[in-house]
Amino acid sequence: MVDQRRVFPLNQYTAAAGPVLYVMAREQRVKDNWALIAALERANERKVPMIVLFALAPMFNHGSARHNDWMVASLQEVATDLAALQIPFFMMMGDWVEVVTSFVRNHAVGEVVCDFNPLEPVRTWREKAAQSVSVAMSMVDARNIVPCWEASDKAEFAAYTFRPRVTKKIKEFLTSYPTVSVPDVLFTGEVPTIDWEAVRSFRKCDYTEPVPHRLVPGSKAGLAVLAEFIASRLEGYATRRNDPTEFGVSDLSPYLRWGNISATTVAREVEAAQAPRIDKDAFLEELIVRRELADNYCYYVRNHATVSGAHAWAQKTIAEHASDARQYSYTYEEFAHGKTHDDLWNAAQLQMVTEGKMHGFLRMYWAKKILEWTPDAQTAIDIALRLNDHYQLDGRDSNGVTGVMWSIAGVHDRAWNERPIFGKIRYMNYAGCKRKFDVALFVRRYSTVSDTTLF
DNA sequence: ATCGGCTCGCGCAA
DNA sequence: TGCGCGAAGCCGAT
Repeated sequence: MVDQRRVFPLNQYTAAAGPVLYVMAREQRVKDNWALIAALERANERKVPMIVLFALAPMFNHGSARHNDWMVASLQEVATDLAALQIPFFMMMGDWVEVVTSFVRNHAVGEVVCDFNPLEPVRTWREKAAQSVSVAMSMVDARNIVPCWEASDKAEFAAYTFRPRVTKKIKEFLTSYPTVSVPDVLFTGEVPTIDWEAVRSFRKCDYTEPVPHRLVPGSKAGLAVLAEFIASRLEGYATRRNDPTEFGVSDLSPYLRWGNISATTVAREVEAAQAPRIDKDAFLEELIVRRELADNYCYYVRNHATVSGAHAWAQKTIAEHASDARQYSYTYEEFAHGKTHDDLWNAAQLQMVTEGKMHGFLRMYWAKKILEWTPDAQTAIDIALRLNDHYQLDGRDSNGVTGVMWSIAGVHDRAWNERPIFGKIRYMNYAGCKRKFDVALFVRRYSTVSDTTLF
């Protein structure tokens, strides 16, 4: 049974007689998905069929070919897994609100369930659709272990104010998932065969750019990465994760980003594993507190990608240093191609371009240098997010937004001592990186990446 | 190698 | 009202 605190009503209508529709968006998985489970429970209760719809809108934000490929592969697996449960899967392309609204009308849907996403444009689409249909529509937080609106009812000041709230409720929500079985009442209408080539070519993106191959998309692959992480990298995670020259990270962020795997599943398996407490705690802190804090920020601060979303002290210090002289200034293209004067920065950028994933520690250094080498903080946020959202497989999600805002605008951070350009925003530099890891070794790994083969 | 100061404000103890 | 301490640091003193 789905905890009803996970379910958030989006309009005041009541459920009508027709089938229950789950509009899948952020959570691209069949296993361990509370939104899908909620829809199925309601269908079985009311003795009506259940339908899953994916409304594919034209490419938005700064998405790229690598995102398109990951998404299509994920959805093909979803189609297979739904077929095994005899649940119909509709794949429709066009304007999101129009597709959902007309689908509800054409199939005489009695109730709509969505999954939760705090980001634009999906958020506004969801709100518009809820007003356009005339049946009950709700969203289910199938992403966060503690539902976003249950963890806190406001934008949290920092991790230390958010942590106790999550800790207090984690036991109630870190529960096991029921096994999903074939619905009581089967859908008897017509379900069009999905033309996957048409799906793949619907979103316009540049396929001359490289598509990283190291990670395999989808739920099965994600669970395999999880098993491998627990078996070979969880022990020692606390000390190795911040060294970019080591392979000490989980590699799970793209799978969590696309909803291929559930954070609850990950947390339960890590908790059950045989590994030192210090390593489990370090991983769970990132998986739960910091990841869910990112959704908290994006959900409660609607202008989350602008300087106006930052703390008052941060806005003040950014304004005071707006006209500080910048020693270096680069364009988006110079950043994208890794053409700065800083070999570590360039190597981090090329890691992101070639592998679709920049090491977590370097993401902070990388973003802070963009603040240092652009005319103003808002330009830095725009460029950092555009690069993040184009090249990172886990881009276009709340973690990327919050990470960039932490680095450039002090979101969830404290004030530090005054210096040029940064003001009181925490500063990071090359010397600090050299103190922590072998910078030269990291730089050497990406020194052979050729510009002509990449762009 | 290690320590304290930098600097702001939340949240809790009192 | 006072006080401890924080999303992963830097820097200079010892």
